[in-house]
Amino acid sequence: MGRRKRLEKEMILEASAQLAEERGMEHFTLSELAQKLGVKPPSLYNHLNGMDQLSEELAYYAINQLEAVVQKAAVGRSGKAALYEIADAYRLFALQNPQLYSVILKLPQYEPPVIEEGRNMMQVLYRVLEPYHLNQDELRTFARAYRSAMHGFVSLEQAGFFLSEPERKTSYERLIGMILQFLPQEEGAEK
Amino acid sequence: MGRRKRLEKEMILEASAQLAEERGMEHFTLSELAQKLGVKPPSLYNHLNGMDQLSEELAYYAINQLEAVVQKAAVGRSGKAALYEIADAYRLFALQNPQLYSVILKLPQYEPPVIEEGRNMMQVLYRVLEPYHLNQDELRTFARAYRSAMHGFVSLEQAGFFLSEPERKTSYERLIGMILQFLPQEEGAEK
DNA sequence: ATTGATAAACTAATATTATTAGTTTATACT
DNA sequence: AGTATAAACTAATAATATTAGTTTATCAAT
Repeated sequence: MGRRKRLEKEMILEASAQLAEERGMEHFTLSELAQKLGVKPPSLYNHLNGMDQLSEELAYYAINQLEAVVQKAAVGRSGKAALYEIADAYRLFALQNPQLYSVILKLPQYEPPVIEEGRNMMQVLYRVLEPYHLNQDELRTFARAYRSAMHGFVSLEQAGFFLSEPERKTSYERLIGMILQFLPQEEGAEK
Repeated sequence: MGRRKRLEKEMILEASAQLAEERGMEHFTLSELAQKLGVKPPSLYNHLNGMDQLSEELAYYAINQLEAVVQKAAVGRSGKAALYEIADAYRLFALQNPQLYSVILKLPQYEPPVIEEGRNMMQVLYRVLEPYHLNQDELRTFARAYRSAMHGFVSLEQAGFFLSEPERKTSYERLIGMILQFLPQEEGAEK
C-alpha cells in the first residue's frame, strides 16, 4: 500500500506529459488520457480529483524534470562554465518538451508544496553563484536577469518567433554571454 | 455594409478581451461571451467561425494593442531613452493585460496575415536602432536579446515568480540596462 | 408606404467532455 | 477459503461547442 499507488501516479503523469506533447495542452482531454492508459475516463477519478488537480500535479512533475536537468548540467562545473551549461540544458529541455515547459508558468498559482519545488530549482543557481560573493540585492538582480533571459529567449524561440534557424543557438549564447558579463571575475580564475 | 460588420467584430473582440481578463483564458467560454453581448451562443456564429478563429483574431487584436503601446512609447524619443521607454510600456501592458499578453505567444501558429502584424511590432524597434548602424547580424542578435529580456522578465513576473514587490521594477530596469550596455555609443550623444 | 431580399437573431438538436453515483470485480490479507 | 478494499466498470448529468433550420428585423428599391 502506498508504493503501488505511487507507481500509478507516475504512470498517469508520464502518460499525461506524453499526451500533452502530442496534442498540445489546449486539446488535452481526460478521455484521451484514459484511452492511452487503457481505461475508461471515470476510472481516473480513483487516482486524482479531476482536471484541476491533474494540471497541478503536471506542473509539479514538469518543474521536477527541469530541476533535474538543470542540476545535472551543473555537476562538475563551476562559475560561468556552469552557467553556460545550465542555460544550454534549460533551452534543450524547453525545446524538447514545449508543452511541459509551458505548464511551469502556472506554478505560482498553486499551493505551497508545489511552489516550494519551484524554488528548489533556483537553489541550484544560488549554489553556483556562491563563489561570487554577491550581496542579497546583487544576487536577486542577477538571478532574475539570468532566468528572464533564459525563459524569454527559449519561450519566444519555441513559440516560433525566431525564424532564421542556424543562428538561433548563437543568438541564445550571446544573450547569455551578455548577462554573464555582469558577474565579477571568478575567484581564483586565471585572468 | 462592411463598416457595420467591422463594428460588430470590434465589439466581439473587446468583449472577448474583457472576458479573458476576468475569467482567464482557461475558462473562457462562448456561452459567457454570448451572455456578455446579450445574445445566445449560436448567434456568435454569424460573425465568426468558432472558437479557433476567435482565438486567432484575439491574438491579432492583442498584438495590435501591444504594437500601438510600443509605438506610442517611442514617439519623440530616440536611442537608449526610447528603448527604456518602450521596455517600460511593454511591461505595463503585460501587467495590465496578462491574458491578452499571453495570447500573443500563439501568434506564429497562425496564418500569414496575422503573422505579418507580429512582425510590425519589431519594425518600431528596428527604426529606433537605425542610428546605431548595426549590421544584419548585430541587429538580429540585439533585437532578440532585448525582446527576450522584456518578454522573459515580464512573463515570469506576471506569473508570480518574483515575490519581493518593491524591487521588481528596479530588477527589470537593471536587466534592460544590461542589454542596452551592448549598444555602441549613440551618434551625436554627448558622452 | 410596401415589398422583398438579406443578415442576424432565435430554437432545437447533436456530439464531446468532465464529473458523480452506484455497482461489479479483482486482489490481498487473515 | 472468505472477506475487506480498492479500482475498474456502467449509467447518468450538466456544460460546452457547433450545426441545421426557422423566424424576425432591417433596409433598399419601387
